[in-house]
Formats: sequence, C-alpha cells, structure tokens
Amino acid sequence: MDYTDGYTLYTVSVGCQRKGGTMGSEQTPPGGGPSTFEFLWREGDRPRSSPGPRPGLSVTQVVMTAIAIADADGIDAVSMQQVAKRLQVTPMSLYRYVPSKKHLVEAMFDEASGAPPGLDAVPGGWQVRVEAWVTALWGRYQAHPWMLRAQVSQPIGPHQLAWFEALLAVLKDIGLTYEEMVSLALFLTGATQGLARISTDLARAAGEDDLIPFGEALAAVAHPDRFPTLSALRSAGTFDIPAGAYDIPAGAAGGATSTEPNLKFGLRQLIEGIEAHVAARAERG
Amino acid sequence: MDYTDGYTLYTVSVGCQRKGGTMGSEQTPPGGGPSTFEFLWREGDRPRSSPGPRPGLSVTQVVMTAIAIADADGIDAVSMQQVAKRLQVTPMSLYRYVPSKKHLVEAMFDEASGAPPGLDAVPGGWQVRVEAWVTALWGRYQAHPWMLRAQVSQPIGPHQLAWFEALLAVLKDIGLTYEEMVSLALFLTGATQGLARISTDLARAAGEDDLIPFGEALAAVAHPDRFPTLSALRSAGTFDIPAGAYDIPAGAAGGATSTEPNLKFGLRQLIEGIEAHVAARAERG
DNA sequence: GCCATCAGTATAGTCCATATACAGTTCCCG
DNA sequence: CGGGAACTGTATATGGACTATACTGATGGC
Repeated sequence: MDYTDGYTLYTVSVGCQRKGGTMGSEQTPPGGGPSTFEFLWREGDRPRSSPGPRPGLSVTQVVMTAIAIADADGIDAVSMQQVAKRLQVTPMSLYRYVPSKKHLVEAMFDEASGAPPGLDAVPGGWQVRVEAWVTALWGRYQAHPWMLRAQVSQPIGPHQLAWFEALLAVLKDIGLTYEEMVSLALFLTGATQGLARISTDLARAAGEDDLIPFGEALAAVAHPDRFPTLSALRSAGTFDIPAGAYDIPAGAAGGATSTEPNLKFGLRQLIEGIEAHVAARAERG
Repeated sequence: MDYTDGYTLYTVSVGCQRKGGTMGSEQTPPGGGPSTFEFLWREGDRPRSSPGPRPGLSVTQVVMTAIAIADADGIDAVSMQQVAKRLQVTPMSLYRYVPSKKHLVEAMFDEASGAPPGLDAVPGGWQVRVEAWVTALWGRYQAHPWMLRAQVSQPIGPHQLAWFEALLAVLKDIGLTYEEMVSLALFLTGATQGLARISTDLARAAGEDDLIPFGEALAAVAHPDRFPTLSALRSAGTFDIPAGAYDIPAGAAGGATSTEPNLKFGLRQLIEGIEAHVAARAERG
C-alpha cells in the first residue's frame, strides 16, 4: 500500500484550489482547504481520461523531493521555492498537488515514517518485539532527523497509524487492559521520539561549530555549589562524548542503526516493570 | 537567581549588533552573533553610568512578552513585529536586547521552564520524588504548550540545567552507575516531553475545529483487515475521549495539573523496573 | 468543433527577519 | 563646561517566505 502512484492527485478526491476566478468567494472551504487527515488519506488517481493536460508531477514526487531537501539541509531548507526549483517548475505549480505547505510537511512526516517493521517474524517474546519496534522507530528518526523538528499536528497518517497498529498488536495479548495498552503504546512512542530529539540535539552540538558540546557548556557554568550532581558527573567524565555514541549516520540509509544506549537502558527497565505488572496481575487472578 | 533584572543587557557581555556602519565587515562574528549558550547565560546589568540613553526595555521584558504571545496564540504568532507592537516599539529595537529571533525562542523556552520543584521536601522515597519531578515538568508543558513545538537546539539554559540537576540529585544515591543515571534522566526527560507533545496534539484535535479527533479519524479509516488491533480498541471505545483527560488548562497558571494517565502508567512501570534493577544489583553485591 | 476542465505560470500582496545607516541622548573626561 | 564616545531607538531597504488571483494553453468528451 505504498504511494507509488504516478498520478495520484488529491484534487480529485477533495478539491484544492478555487476553480475559476470568476466565481464568488463563498466556495472557499472553512479551513482553507482539506483537512490534514483528508489529505493524508487521499487516494486514487484522477479518473483516466478527463479533460485537460496530463499533470507533470505527482503528490508523491513533490513529497519525496521535499524529503530529499530536508534530509540534505534540514527542515528549514524546505520551502515551496526550493522544492519547485528541484522539480523545475514554478512554486505556484506545487499547489496543484499540495494544498499548502503545512499539508506538505505532514505528508513528508507520514511518508518518511515508512512502513513499520514486520514483527511477527521476530523470534522471542513480546519484549523482544517491543524492543525491535522501538529500535526501528529510532532508526527512522536517525534516517530523517528533521522529523523531530517538523511541525506535525496529529499522528493520523496511514503510515503513522500502521506503526501504532504494529505496536498495539505486539501488546495485545500480554495481559494488559485496553487502556493500559494504549497508554503504554503512547508512552513508548513519546519516549522514543522525545529521547531521539534530545539525542540528535546533543549530537548536533558535538558536531556543528556554532553550537557548544554539552560537556563544554557544563564546564563553563556548572559550579559545584549550584549544580553539585552535574558537577560531579562532569568531573567523572560522564558527559564526555563516548566516541560515536551520538553519531548521526550520514544519508538517509540508516536502516540498521543501533539503538542508542540511553534509550536502551530506559526501555529495558520499562519492559521489566511491565513484566512484573502483568505477572502480578496473572497471579492475583 | 531569577532574571528579574531591570536592565540586563546582553550586549555588554557579548556584543550584538555591528557598531557604526562605516566599519569594515570583518568585525562580524562567525556565527552571526553570540552562541545560544552565551546568550542564555548572559549576566549582569550594564555597568551603571555608561554613556548613552537608558534602555527602555530589558531582555527579560522582551522574553516575557514573547511568552505571553505564545501562551495566547501559539508559537507561530510570535514574530518580532508582534512582540514589538506589544511593547510599543519598532521591531528593530528588539535587536538591542536579543541577537536574533532564534535566540529569543531559546530564551523563551528556558524562561518558561522556570525553576524546578524543590524535591528535598517531598516525603517518601526516590520513586515519589521522580514522579513529582515528572509531574512538575508535565505541568510546565501544560502551562506553555508551545514549548513542545518551539525549535530549541540544546538544553543548556540555566533553568534547563537546574531541572536536569534536580532530577539527577534524586537519582544520585539509589544504586545506579553514573551512566545509568544520565541515561535514565535523559529518558525521563524525553519521555515526558514526547508524551506531552502527543497528548497536547490529541487534545488540540479534540478541541479545534479544523482538526479531527483521533477516534473519529480511526472510525473513518481503520478497517479491521488493515488495522485489526486499532479497530478492536476503537470498537471497545478506548479512544473515546475520557471526559477531560486531555484538557489543556486555560492560561499559564497550570501549576497543580494532574499527571496525565498515559504518562503515569508508563512512569510507574519504569520506576518499578528500576527498583528491580537496583535491588538485583544490591543483592549481587 | 465547441467547451468544460485542468496544468502550469505570472503577478502581486502580505508578512517575516534583519542589515544598514542615522538621529538623538547620555555620561565621561579633559 | 564642552567635546566626543557610547548607546538607544528608528527609518529604510533587501531578500525571502507563503499563497490569492488571474491568466494562457492544452486536452478530451460530446
């Protein structure tokens, strides 16, 4: 169910730009276009054989190009003009495919999320599967760090729901209530994303020149009186960058990225807690 | 150590705008101004009795005004022009106090973080203190939801370090290694922030008109074949909004906000896992 | 062959961040 | 006490962003 369409045009299913300019203005939809949700779930090609010239691009092409720019130069480098330039069209023509930049960014996020890993084949218990899921998500963020800075309003795209589904499926029969399953799934998603964000920030600080590595910053201001614990940890070298632990793999091909140690530790303890929780419940009844 | 200064001017300590226009351009600092770090740790008033008119504003005033705008209308509403308008000055005059909008946003984030809670007074073990810390941080995010969307590059402001210190102090003597302490602290920070982000997104979707509530979105697309678990949960009503669970408290005074159930569940299991971890280690020797 | 439909474009409006130059104010120092 | 250095706030201008609007052609059904 990948969007490998050649001519998927959201305009057909939901309508985008106002038609002729001679029409009254009461035709504008209230929200200024389709909702993000409608756009992300847009479907189907334009019915073959309708009047007018064939479109030269596709939604997917626009989204992919934007992703390529974000991968290379960050989310801030993604502008309608940049995307248009890469596609050799004028900026305005993009609006034939994408209702607004906001919609584009949401589509970028969903598209970059990709398909979740197939976890049925993973040998071992649910614990291993959960870890595999988290690691895979972590990998997506490593491959597309801009995802952690993009402004997305809701996780309701097809790929995002597929990730959610995959995790819930793993958690389904381990002895949790429905509410607990959802809580845990949200927690895991949030924790992975939140920690990924922090980690890439720390990594960027260690690499870019106009930022300052965390340990260095601490050395400058972490006075033992005001920050005793931080001071102690810094003195012990805990914040010295552990040689590549914070590496961001170059390019977008970071498939097999190892889970970052900070994530792994918290995740292990969390899983252990869940194990105890369900074991206790099983015992009680 | 709160920035209640009346005339704190970062220009004194680090220099900001180029001086006269007649000078050569080789004076521009490489990064285009002071680093975020230097700016956040700017200190001290301008030495009393220096030539030139007294400044009419202060850094803190500018930052607070920006925060007020963000609280009211979101981070996107914060522009130099808006801030200037509120302060009844021209946009350019803000640059006497703030090197760039980026710096302003970072300062907003640190300022809005506020001081961490005093945890020494909290009765109970480290578990209770950790929960209190997380709840307090959660409260900050509820009070200033824009913090979850603001682009901050590094957690190195004074307040942010204070929060980090407070958490590490709690974790200091419970039987973890230094590396584990840091991992756990980062994990907790990331998890809280990540889940807060997701939760406010879900809450916003339930409230704003141009967004669609999660349950509704699911109902539209979650076919049992493609999303079996999601479907089942939805049918069971698990995604029906549990009456106010996702409320965002109005205004910025959300001090005593209750921790959101999704967060609490994950946190409890995590803490339990840590307990087991340190207990096992203690037993081994 | 008419014409509704549609793709791509050109233009322009509005907002944004900010570089640059300048006018007016204040205090130090001679 | 007066000149000059330092400093604040402003005016102006540049370049970029998103996108509304109106247009030019191209296409295919009737």
